[in-house]
Amino acid sequence: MRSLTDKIECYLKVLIDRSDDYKVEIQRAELAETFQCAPSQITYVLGTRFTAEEGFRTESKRGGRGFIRIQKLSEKRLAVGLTQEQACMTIDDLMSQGILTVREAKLLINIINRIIMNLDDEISDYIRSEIIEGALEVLEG
Amino acid sequence: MRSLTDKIECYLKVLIDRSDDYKVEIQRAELAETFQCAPSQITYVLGTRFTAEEGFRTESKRGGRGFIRIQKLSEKRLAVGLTQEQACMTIDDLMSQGILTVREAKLLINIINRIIMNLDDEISDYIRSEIIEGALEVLEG
DNA sequence: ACCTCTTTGACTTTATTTGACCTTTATATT
DNA sequence: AATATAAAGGTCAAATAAAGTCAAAGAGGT
Repeated sequence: MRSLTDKIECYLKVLIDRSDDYKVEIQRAELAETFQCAPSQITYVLGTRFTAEEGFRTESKRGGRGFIRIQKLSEKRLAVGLTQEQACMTIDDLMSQGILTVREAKLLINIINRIIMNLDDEISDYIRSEIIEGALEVLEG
Repeated sequence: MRSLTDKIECYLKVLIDRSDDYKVEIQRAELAETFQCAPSQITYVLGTRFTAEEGFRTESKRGGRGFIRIQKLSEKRLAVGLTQEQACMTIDDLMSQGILTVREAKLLINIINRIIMNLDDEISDYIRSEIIEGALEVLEG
């Protein structure tokens, strides 16, 4: 395990996984004490590892009896995978932004439309997201 | 006389071969120290010897506790569809013939290398052939 | 001599960690 | 009831620690 941030992330995720309701509630100062770090470190971990994008929701309250509650949203919402329509829309966007040429966009859309035809949904959703990410990696890197 | 680049390449490939998961993780500055060279030399080695085209994938993280991870992708052969190697060779050919631009070729190769990783052989061989055919359909049509 | 591949280093970008200061809330005191 | 105090969590910027970029200089082969 690498950084302190990674350790705290891992610790919290274990707690969440062990809970029955996908939630965990902590006290910032106390957790900071456990890991011998600044309280703002905890805030940092939340801000980088438990974002909405990653499928988490956090609530907190200040003052006496304050707390931080982290909730993991259901897997459905963080499913990696794009439907055919989503994938095509993404490609269109990339083209509008000038990241993809028209020809490249056509090429990717054609690939995507071919792939949808012969596989079941789960796999083709996955493949589509890999195609988009694979393309972006080249184009933006 | 082999170059430093060759030595570093060899060193990393030995590490990967000895690993059980076809991966190795290094710290750029540390490896540079080991070989008494500039850190950017390591970046150069990765860029010339551990490319997607050669069947490797690299990930990295900057900042505190940063790292570089290199993974060798598997290349397995199957009767139906295209192996990773065959697919990459085909793309290279298309590029030589001026049918694909360099950028398009890179894009496709990256997609192919991504897809190989998480699926079983039969499916990924199939997908590869669909990608090539899908691309050709647009480019030649 | 020329061309290609290597090697370097100055500069850039990104990630983590900390601490000083700020805001909010509950509770105790007047 | 109004106010003061203590007990939380929040913000933000600086310090530090990596890796990435890119152009220029160097080396080897033809």
